[in-house]
Amino acid sequence: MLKGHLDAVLLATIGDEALHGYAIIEAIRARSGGHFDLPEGTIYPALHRLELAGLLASRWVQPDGGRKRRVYALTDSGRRSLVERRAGWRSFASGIDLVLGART
Amino acid sequence: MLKGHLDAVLLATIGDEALHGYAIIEAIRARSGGHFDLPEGTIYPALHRLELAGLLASRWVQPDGGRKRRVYALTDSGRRSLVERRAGWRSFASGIDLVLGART
DNA sequence: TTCAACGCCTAGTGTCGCTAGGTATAACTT
DNA sequence: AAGTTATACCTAGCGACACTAGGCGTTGAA
Repeated sequence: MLKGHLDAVLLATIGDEALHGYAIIEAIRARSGGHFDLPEGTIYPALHRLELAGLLASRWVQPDGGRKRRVYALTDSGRRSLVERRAGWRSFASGIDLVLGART
Repeated sequence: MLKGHLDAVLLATIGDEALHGYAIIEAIRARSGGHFDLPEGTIYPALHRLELAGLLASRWVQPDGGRKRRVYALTDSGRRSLVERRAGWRSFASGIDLVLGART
């Protein structure tokens, strides 16, 4: 469970790469050092929601081998949102750190 | 919103002090540097839940001046749970940090 | 040819904490 | 004396979030 930080994780993972859903799951697993292994039922609806909100744009791609993929990229709005959400996470995490006792 | 970390925050705030609900709200506000200002509707049900789970024990106290208060303290089980939840938070936060880009 | 991996999707559900309300006592103002 | 604010506790109901559990179809390997 990503506890309200799913959108930030998705936006940060896509970054400048333009990934498709399945690859996003793998990228999150890899980048998080195995901490997060999100089910498809989590990410697909989230991608749709972020696209509807104008933070992501998708297009269908037909690779040479393999089946069609829906590929997502950040919009300008998405990039701005990522900056905000990163700051929001830092603020949130520092608040929790203060209460739980700093990372000593 | 504490996004799934409310219990850890409550256990850590109570710590060794034995606080009552209203004081817990103020302590969280103070210790978090103003990040978190939790409504009563959040903490009272949570305290009841944690007591039911055996992590907290409460008793009613009549101070010299003022009205009766219900004071909560950690049980042994609560202390153990706090250790676990602190570790859980550190693990979670490091995972998010990795994905969002480390705190540089 | 059958099985796993790839790849997309959604309805329903459970968890969580907040909203919005209630009750009551004590202290401070006017 | 009366009204207001701060203290102090409580709960029903709701909305946000992401997970479960299912479905569909394609590609490559055993």
